[in-house]
Amino acid sequence: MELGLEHDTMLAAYLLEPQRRTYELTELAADAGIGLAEGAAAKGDDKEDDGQLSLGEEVEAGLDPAEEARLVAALAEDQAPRVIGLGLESLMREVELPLIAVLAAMEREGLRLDAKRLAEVGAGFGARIDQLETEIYELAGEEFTIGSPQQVGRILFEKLELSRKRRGKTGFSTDARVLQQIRDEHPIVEKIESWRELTKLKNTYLDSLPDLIDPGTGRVHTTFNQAATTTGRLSSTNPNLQNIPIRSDIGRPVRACFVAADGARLLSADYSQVELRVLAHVADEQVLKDVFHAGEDVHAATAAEVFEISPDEVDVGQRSKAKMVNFGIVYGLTGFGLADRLNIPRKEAEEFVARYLERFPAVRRFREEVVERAQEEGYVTTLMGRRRPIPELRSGNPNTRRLGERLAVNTVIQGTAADIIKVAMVRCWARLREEQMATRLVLQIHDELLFEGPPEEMDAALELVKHEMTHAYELDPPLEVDAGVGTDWLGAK
DNA sequence: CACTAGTGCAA
DNA sequence: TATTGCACTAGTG
Repeated sequence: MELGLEHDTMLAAYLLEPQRRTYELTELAADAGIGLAEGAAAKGDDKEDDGQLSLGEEVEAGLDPAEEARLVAALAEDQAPRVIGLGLESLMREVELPLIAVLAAMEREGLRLDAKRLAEVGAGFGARIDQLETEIYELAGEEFTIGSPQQVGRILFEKLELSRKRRGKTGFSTDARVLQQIRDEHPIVEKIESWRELTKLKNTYLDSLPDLIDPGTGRVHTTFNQAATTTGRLSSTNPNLQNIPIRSDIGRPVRACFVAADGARLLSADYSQVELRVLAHVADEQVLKDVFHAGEDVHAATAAEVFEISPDEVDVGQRSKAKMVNFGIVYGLTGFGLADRLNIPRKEAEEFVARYLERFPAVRRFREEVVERAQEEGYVTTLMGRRRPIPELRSGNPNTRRLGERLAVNTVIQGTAADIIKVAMVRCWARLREEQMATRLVLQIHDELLFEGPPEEMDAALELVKHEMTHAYELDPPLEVDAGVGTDWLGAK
């Protein structure tokens, strides 16, 4: 979190143009019609390391502080009326600006990593990886670089002549879905799958995270980027703590390495089905609302609707398909995409989608209305007024236009969920402070907040957090929050 | 060292 | 031909 005078200006620019990832000083100044571009360029002509200097780097490159202050003030003068004119003032003043202090505090707080446990898990993975390598070379009849998709493709598709599925720019794909499809054709495939999973986890997490432990605090301190995404979500870097494994049995031990300080506890609180609740709300879909009001399992209920059976007749396969459909709806699915993921004929998948839209007619209307509006206005907005321009809808390329349709629908849902949790963060943080509690917010993972604090505070903290998150925004159906406490991140969930 | 492609982790 | 990110490795220039 680079704090400083420039941060508000950067945020304003981000709200005005969420498409643009970096706000290079001269570009901003030029947009604002401020004639400082030559001055800045003249002073800051050191070789850029990434081709696009950030404001902070530009200052380091030689802009003097007084000049920077004048520039930022001039930019603010330009941006403030634009922010207000676009109806973004309350989002700016009540959400994004207050969030800055919260994010800074979270980064400063950091999170403890159990380096010993990390090393133990890593050693176990390393032994298994060595064993798999030997077996893979044996089955291949030669040694090759297993980490090279190109060489894996050569072995599988040329030497062993296994079925070729999708192709990419350079050759046939060897990704996880392809390997899963040809698993039964040769014993080497399963071993490559395992090798990939283990090396992924070892390289990305087990071997890298220890280097990022701050020797001063003994904890890892991520950087949250408040202006990185097109939808309003946060992002996390160096390390990215928003993609720590949890889904697979192999990955879960990695998450267990994130622990509370000695004698402390972690509290994890996550929104239950927040995006589908947002969808039910914004689409005003009564059937979906009823499901949430009744506290039913939304995927099972969707399966019952789509397959026209009673909820207690839904089997695990049907529920899993309905779950894919629900995810897909949020992403703007097509019959083709669903067929690809469910591995079923396109016709059948299209029937699924059609059946879903019949059963949830307001969802269909919502999708149509959002797209229509986006075509007319050129942008979409979230519940709190955040906007994203959708230039893709004006493209001459039909594929790009269809992409625009999906972006329009998804941005309203994903962006609204992002608005909501940002409000919850600001409120949780303020309440914990008001109550003079020792519990601290340490991470945000899109629909989850992770806190750390003394065990004796956990009951109160859990109630406080649940309340603030649930009431961050009044939806119909209401928001629901699941929460748990543990000594490590896995155990808290 | 910078860059792209492929891959895969999360929500 | 389902959304948003970040980061790793191999390969190339």
